[in-house]
Amino acid sequence: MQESSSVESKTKSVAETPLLTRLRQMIVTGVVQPGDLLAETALAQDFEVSRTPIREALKQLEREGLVEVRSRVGTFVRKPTQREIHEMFSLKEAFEGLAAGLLARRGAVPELEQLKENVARSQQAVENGDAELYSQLVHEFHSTLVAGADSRKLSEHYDLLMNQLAYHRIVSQTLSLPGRLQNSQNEHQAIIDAISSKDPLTAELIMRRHVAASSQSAALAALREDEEHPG
Amino acid sequence: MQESSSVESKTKSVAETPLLTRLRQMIVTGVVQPGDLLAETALAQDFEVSRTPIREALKQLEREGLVEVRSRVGTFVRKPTQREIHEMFSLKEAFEGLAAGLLARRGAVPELEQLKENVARSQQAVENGDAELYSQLVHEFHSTLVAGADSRKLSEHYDLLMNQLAYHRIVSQTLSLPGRLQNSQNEHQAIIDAISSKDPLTAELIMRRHVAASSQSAALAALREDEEHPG
DNA sequence: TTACAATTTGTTGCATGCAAGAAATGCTAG
DNA sequence: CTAGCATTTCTTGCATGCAACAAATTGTAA
Repeated sequence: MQESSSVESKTKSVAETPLLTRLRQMIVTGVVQPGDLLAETALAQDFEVSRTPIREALKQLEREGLVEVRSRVGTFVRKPTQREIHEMFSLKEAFEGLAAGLLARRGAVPELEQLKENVARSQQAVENGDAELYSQLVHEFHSTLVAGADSRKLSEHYDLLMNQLAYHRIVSQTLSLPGRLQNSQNEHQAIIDAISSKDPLTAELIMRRHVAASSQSAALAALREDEEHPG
Repeated sequence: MQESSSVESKTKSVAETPLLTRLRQMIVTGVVQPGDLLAETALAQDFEVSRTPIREALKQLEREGLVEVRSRVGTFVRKPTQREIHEMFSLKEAFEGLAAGLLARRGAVPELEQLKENVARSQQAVENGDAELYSQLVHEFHSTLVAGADSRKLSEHYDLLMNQLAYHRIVSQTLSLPGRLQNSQNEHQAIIDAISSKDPLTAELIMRRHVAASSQSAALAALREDEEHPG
């Protein structure tokens, strides 16, 4: 399994109550499944608060795309369509490409060091065959890169996207295809090189190719999962 | 002046109550100014509803980045910093670039026709020296292009961004620099050509350069405005 | 059995009262 | 006149009651 699931980031421009966090976690970790009803009164009892704060949290989750509020019927856990998943990966590519370019332009040294260390640790994980650790490190690589772009607005949009995408841990279960591991590892190194050379265009290009490649695997995994457990 | 200000789009995945729309309009049209207090009780009286729906709308606007809710103090109209404006234009570039690429890849004929007609009408506006109409048509050009990408998720993120950017009509007051009008017009034509040739890479590249160019003007305008009326 | 209508149940939407806290105001002492 | 403290005022945060509506259930007639 996996302990930290929703997108943890320092971007807390909008009030992030503990309640909201707990509810979001329940969704992205699969404690509640798509189609499940999230009734305000029931949740209010569970969390020992009144309906009001529950209600506000659910509205927020609706905006994040994780639930659907049907007026006077109920609030339900939402399952993204195959098409939406595809659209989100396109956005991921654009966001991370932008981030790589910005990072290269900035020439941010500390973040670069962090990325290098990440690749080193990832290499070890590959050699040890520790897929779980590797998956976590990959996530960290991408997070570090986006954070390094040093754009609050970009981070906000990225977090929003990744929370929707984190649904069912699609992202983390993806790299298992044979051969893809070392490929991904090499691509990470290439991205670092481009950023080091302060070459924004190349950095963006490689990043986007990299994201596109892993997205393809991820989308396939999501499709398979969908066929096994149709909503 | 200008009648329609906030980003009108068919993307209504999230409940868009009339109240929310009206409040948002008040902000982006400048009826209420940055720093102004939006007190729940006062608004409730104005709109003749209770505090609850007002409160929910304000929370939504906080998520959209238009207001800031300070707990137990008040809800205030927010003014984006110069830096945030810059960050948002970067995102705009990425979004519209992505859209141009997707549109070229799709080869969507009806949208293409719409864009061509837009350019024709814009050309007339330029010749007539009707800056107001031209500004509106430019906005329509970009909206049509993004909508034509046929990505719900992209539209959601784009709308979110543009609502924040619509603040003080930064976008519309921008193209007035001498010479920039015909330039912009030419760039629009070039974008259409690239899309027509189903050349996604070129389409994206030109689109991004175009957005970057107009963003520079817009950012300058925002800066000037900021110096004249500091928050 | 089936079709259909009445009723019951369950859910969100809204109104409102009260509590908690922040900030402004006034008051008092020096 | 000024500094500091008490008080008052204004705001949001939360709890809760009720209304509106959708959907499920039940009963009934054919």
